Amino acid sequence: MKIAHVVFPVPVDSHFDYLVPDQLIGYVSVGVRVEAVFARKKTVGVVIGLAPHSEYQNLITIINVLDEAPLFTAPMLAFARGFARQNSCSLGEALFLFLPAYLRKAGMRRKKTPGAGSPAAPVVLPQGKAGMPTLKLIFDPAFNQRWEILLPLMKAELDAGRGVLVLVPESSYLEEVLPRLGPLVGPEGRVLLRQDTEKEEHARWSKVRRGDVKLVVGFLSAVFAPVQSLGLIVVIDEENRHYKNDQTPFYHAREAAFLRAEKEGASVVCVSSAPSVECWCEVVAGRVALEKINETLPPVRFLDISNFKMKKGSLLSPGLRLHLEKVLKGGGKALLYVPAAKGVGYVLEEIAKYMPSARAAGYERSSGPRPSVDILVATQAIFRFRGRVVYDFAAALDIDYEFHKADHRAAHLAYALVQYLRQMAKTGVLLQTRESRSPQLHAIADDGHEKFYVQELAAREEMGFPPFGTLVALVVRSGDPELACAEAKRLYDILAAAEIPEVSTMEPQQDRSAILRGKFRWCVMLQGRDRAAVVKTARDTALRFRGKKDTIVTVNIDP
DNA sequence: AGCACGCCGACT
DNA sequence: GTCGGCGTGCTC
Repeated sequence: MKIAHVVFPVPVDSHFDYLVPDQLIGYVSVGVRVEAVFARKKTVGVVIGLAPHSEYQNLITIINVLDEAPLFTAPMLAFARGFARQNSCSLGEALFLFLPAYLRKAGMRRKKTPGAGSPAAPVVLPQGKAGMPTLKLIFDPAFNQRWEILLPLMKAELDAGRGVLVLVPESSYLEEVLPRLGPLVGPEGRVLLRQDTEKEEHARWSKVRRGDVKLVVGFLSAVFAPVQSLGLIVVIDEENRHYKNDQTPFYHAREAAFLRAEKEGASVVCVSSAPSVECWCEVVAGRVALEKINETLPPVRFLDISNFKMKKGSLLSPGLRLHLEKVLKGGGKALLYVPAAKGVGYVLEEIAKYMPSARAAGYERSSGPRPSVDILVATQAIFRFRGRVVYDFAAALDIDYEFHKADHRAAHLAYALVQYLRQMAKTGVLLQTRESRSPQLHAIADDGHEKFYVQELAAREEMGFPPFGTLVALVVRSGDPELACAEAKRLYDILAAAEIPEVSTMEPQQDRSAILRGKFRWCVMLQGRDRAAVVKTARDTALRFRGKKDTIVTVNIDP
């Protein structure tokens, strides 16, 4: 085979042909990295095929082979192909995404020792009986029984000689997850994949690829870890937004996990206390099996504040004060949840004014959950203590705010918030609202849970929102808030004028992260049932849009 | 993605 | 008459 098909980390769908020089024949095999001149530059590429002939003339020669053995197994190559299609990137981009940064450059070179042809990757045959791969969602409303189910599943795979991959959303989960895994394998038997220095990342990656460890823990990009004879991928708290990559390619680790499992014949177990609507949709469609743990959560009650005369912006109603006083009188502790945008400080001021004898404080990362205070006022960040810290009583001070966010997931976010609060409150959760008769609000507090998903799936299907359609955000960034807004409006006008039939355009709105690193962000959302059409419209528009001086437009798929 | 080629407007 | 804007197209 004189011709190698090579892909490079560029957004080009096709491969490029190179001549294999005689002295490299046998070393150039599918899945190795090679060095070759590509677009006038010495570039690292990956061989994806070999052929006797090429339809191109004037081929040039591969300069060097960088690996002794293929870096990708056949299932991983198949996974990369599917991933590229799923996330509209090229095969080359996908394969380079799978590699640690160290290997994306010429990095490690082939050892000088001439081997007999290309040594094959270590083949580890599973010793145990191969069970049928399954896709499962463990719905664990109260958070505390997931490990009783997970650990035996993981142990069975490890005992059978297969690898296990555990995905966690972010580092705060490690405190909880890593000790749980202790009994499964010794500290030598597992590895935490994370990026720090390129060398260390590469060292850990190599350890996994050699099969030295069978249990891998990591964040979203760990879904690409080269685990040998992969048997199971566990996705902890699959609803967590950190599983979504926030730059190109905008993949979702859960979706990537399902795809990889399909190619590798592995199982996937998602675990969640508030399953994403996307995952639930798979359950309803019968593609994912549901295992619900029946646990009773403390009750949710509504405190309708529409009849209280409250100062504008006040979050501490007389009704809530009564509840708090009762809890405090009984020696209990309370957790008050406030949206970050509303400000913890303001609530603390109100408490100081109306309940001067109460010991109240705000949650800060440095202080932890502060067991010595009676009333803890906190934002999202407190939920890292879910399952470990319990208060007597919890309240969401402005559930209406959560519910009415300009975000197609607002209802799920509110639902998840209530679930998390119930996990952290012994006697009950109170939701301060002006809409206590809203059936949507009642659905998120319902014990049956199905009610919420039935409503939400119907709503999303009707609107053509994910998982029934695609949303794309065109984000306009600028140092000047007025300019960002004006340019977003201009972008909207262009799209509205274009009148693309399969794609609808929503009015400009402030982006979820409205201010980031001194840049103001406005976005125009595109929505449509035909994913390809929406993505193409967004990409083309962003490419053609000429932003004023200091504005940048980026495309975020399924933000 | 880069990067060169290439064709129009502002300058010594 | 040249510098430089970024639209278009290619990379084996």
